[in-house]
Amino acid sequence: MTRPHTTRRKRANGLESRQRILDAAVEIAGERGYEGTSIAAVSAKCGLPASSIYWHFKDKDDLIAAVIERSFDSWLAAVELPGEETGTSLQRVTVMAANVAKSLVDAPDFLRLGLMLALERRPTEPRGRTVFLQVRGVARQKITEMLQTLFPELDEDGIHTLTTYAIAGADGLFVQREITGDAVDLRAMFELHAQSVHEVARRMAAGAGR
Amino acid sequence: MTRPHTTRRKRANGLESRQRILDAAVEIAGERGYEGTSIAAVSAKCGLPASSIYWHFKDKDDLIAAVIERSFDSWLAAVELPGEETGTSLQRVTVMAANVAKSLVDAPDFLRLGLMLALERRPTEPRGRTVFLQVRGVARQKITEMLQTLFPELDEDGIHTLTTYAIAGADGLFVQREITGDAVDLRAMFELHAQSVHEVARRMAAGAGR
DNA sequence: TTCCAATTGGAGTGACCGCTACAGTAAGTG
DNA sequence: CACTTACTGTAGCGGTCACTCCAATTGGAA
Repeated sequence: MTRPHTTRRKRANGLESRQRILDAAVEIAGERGYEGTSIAAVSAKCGLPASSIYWHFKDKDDLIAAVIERSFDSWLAAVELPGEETGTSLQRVTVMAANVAKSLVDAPDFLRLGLMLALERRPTEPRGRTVFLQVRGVARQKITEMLQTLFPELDEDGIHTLTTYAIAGADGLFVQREITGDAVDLRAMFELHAQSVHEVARRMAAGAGR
Repeated sequence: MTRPHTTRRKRANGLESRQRILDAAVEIAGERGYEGTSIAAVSAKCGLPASSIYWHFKDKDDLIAAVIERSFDSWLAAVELPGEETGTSLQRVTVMAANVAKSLVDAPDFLRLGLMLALERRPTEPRGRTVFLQVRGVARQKITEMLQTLFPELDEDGIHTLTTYAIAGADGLFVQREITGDAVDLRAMFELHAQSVHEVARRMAAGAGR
């Protein structure tokens, strides 16, 4: 009794259904935003009835928040942040930019949906927006730490400004690509941006040092 | 007998009501996006019944498109594009960036709503999105022309890349400010971006010349 | 004064919304 | 075997959606 490996095989379909619901939801929400994502549409796309969706998720807000969380995880996995490799600071910034560019091409849903939620300002903020801002804060923190190790001569304010500028460029280039499609070579533009960020850091350091 | 000044005073309220409807709509649409903008909410905010809205506008799509058009006009007016003043290319880029930053602080509705529409990808594209992409194209053309006069040594591809990068930075910085509020000093960041764009142009020219 | 066109007000329309109630089914557990 | 747990399927609830119909109202023209 009480088998050592109480695997508790959850009646096969449970987890798979949850994934199917999230797959459908991320697709629809990434196309149509929060209000545009109807439970009926998600239900039709994943083939499960509305009651199943509400068994797996408390309400629509909960569903969207789960979508954000999962797509952030898969995006983070796609970034493949580089290890402690050596090289010039420019090289390391460029490598990181290339990774981010690749991840945004491979998994654009996270940022597209996230930006749509972030731009909205409804009176009662949906949980999905809060979750997005949180995970975005996590990503920002990682960038800040990297820039601190790369440019130790900069003070806190400088690092803050540099981080903001780096993220803004990434967001903006992503938006450009979402609007104009493949006409934008995201990797080339991100390489350009990496050079810019590096140059800004150099200028800042020179200005502060004099 | 056919008064010389046949001003045809359109029964007073006509045009004013139209403006009131647009005022209400731009506010709600800027907060909640396309799907989130309900006619009932617009009606409540402007104090006119739904039937009046439908007398002035064909349907919801038409209303949103009109909102985009009008807010683009007021944004363009806020940009106050500088004349043929002289100065170094860096100075002129910086002045332009400052103007755009100011206009985005003063009239953020245009870009906020526009970006929300642009990021959405519903099967049948709303006219508002098309209108936004059109007027955005107009703005892009102006930037291209300015950069061409400032950096005549760059070829078409270089100008294209430079324009894309300049716009991306502006979009990204705007998004940052919308997300984090006044914590972002938009004017300072735009000045930084102007320097970056100028530096990129210099690097491009040097690279092409060798 | 009569008439017309420009608006407004209000009352609805059917379709869709998020969400729920509840019975049914199938697998593991005693 | 009965019993519990983990879902699925159907039907439908009240509310809101975009949108329409049509009877007022109101100012200007004839």
